[in-house]
Amino acid sequence: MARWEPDARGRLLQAAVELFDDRGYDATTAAQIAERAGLTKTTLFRHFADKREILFQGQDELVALAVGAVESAPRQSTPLEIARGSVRALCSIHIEERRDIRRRLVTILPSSAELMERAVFKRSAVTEALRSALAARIGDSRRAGVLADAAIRAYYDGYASWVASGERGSLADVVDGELDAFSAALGDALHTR
Amino acid sequence: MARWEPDARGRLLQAAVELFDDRGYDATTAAQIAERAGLTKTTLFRHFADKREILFQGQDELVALAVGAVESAPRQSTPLEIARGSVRALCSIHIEERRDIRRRLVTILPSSAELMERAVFKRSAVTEALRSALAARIGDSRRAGVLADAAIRAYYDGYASWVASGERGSLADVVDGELDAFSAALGDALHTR
DNA sequence: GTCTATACAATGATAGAC
DNA sequence: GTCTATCATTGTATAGAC
Repeated sequence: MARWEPDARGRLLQAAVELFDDRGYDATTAAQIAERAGLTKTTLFRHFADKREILFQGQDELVALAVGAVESAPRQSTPLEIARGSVRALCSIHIEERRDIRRRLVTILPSSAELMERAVFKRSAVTEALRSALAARIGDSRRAGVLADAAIRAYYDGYASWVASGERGSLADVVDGELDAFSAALGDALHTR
Repeated sequence: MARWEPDARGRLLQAAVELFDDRGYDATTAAQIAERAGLTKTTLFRHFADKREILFQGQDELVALAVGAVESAPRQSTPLEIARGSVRALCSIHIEERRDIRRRLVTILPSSAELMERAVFKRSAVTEALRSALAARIGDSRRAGVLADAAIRAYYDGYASWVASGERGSLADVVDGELDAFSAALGDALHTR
C-alpha cells in the first residue's frame, strides 16, 4: 500500500509538458506544474534539479552509454566503427513511452533560450565524453575530436529527421545512414571547390 | 560635461571580474558588483542582459565576424581556406585591454555550471553560424558541418593554449597551426587502426 | 524514504522620478 | 542614463508529518 499516488516523477513530467505546450515554457511556473501533478513546488525540486531539467535525459546516463560503448568495442574496430557503436548506443534512450513528449519537445525547446542553452550543453557534454574516450582508445586527440564531432552531428541530425518523419523505422538505422554520409563528407572535406 | 562617471560598462566588468576572482562567481551578487562599480543593480542589468553575460563577448559580434569573413572570402578559395579566414577573423576580438580579464577567466569560468553553459552556447552559436554560411557558399551542408566543427575546435584549442602560454606570439598564428593539424586529422580520420 | 509547510536569498523585470 | 521601489519567480534550507 503506497501512502502517496505512485510515479510522482512521471506525473510531474506529464504535467510540465502539457502546460509548456499550451501556455509556453516561460509562462509556466514551477508551482503550476507541481499543482497540476497534485504535488508542491518543494517536491518538484526534489525530483528535478531545476525547471529545465524536467525535459531532459540525465547527463550521467547519456555519458555512460556513449563511453561504455567505446570501451566495450571489439579490439580490431576502426575508429569510425567505434564512434558508430557509441552513437548507436545513444539511440536506445528514446523509448516508445516518451514518444508523445518527443513530439511536443520539437516546438517547446526552441521557444525558450534557457532550454536551448541546456540542450546545447548536454550535446556538448556527450561530445566531449565521446571525444575523450575515443582519444584514450586510439591515442590521437585531434582525430578523436573530428570523429566525435561528426558522429554526434550524425546522431542529432538523424534524430531530428526521425522525429520529423513521425518516427518511421528505427532511429539507429537513420543515424547509421547519416553517419555514412558524414564519413563521406569527412573524406571529401579538403577537396578543392 | 557628463553627469556621471564615464565608462559604466567597463567599471562593472572590472568590478565583476575582481569579485568573482576572489570570492567566487556564485558567492557574488549582482548588487555587490554594482556597488563596487558605484552603481545600482538596475543599472547593471541595463548594461548586461544577465549576470553571466558580463563575462562574454556579444553573440551578434562574434557571429557577424565569422559570417562576414566567409562572405567576403575570395571567389577561388577552397572550403578549408574559407573556414580558416573565418576563425582568423574571430581572433581579432581578443584585444590587449582585456588580457587581465582573459587570464582570470581561466579559473572563473569552469567554477560555475551556469557560466560553462553560457560559454558552450556561444561556441555552438558561432559554429552554427559558420556552418550555415559555409553551406550556402559551398553548397554541401554536411561538408560545411565537418569543416565548421574542425575550424572552431582549432580556434578554441588554439585560444586555450595561447592563454596558457601567457599569450606568447599572435593568437591567429597559433590557431592557424592548430587548424593545419586538424585538417591533417580530417584526412586521416577514416584510416584503419 | 517521500512529501508538506514556511521562510528565505537572489535574479531579473517594471514603473516612475531626476 | 541612473535611481528608488516593488514585484514575481526560481531555487534553497529547515523542520516536521506520515
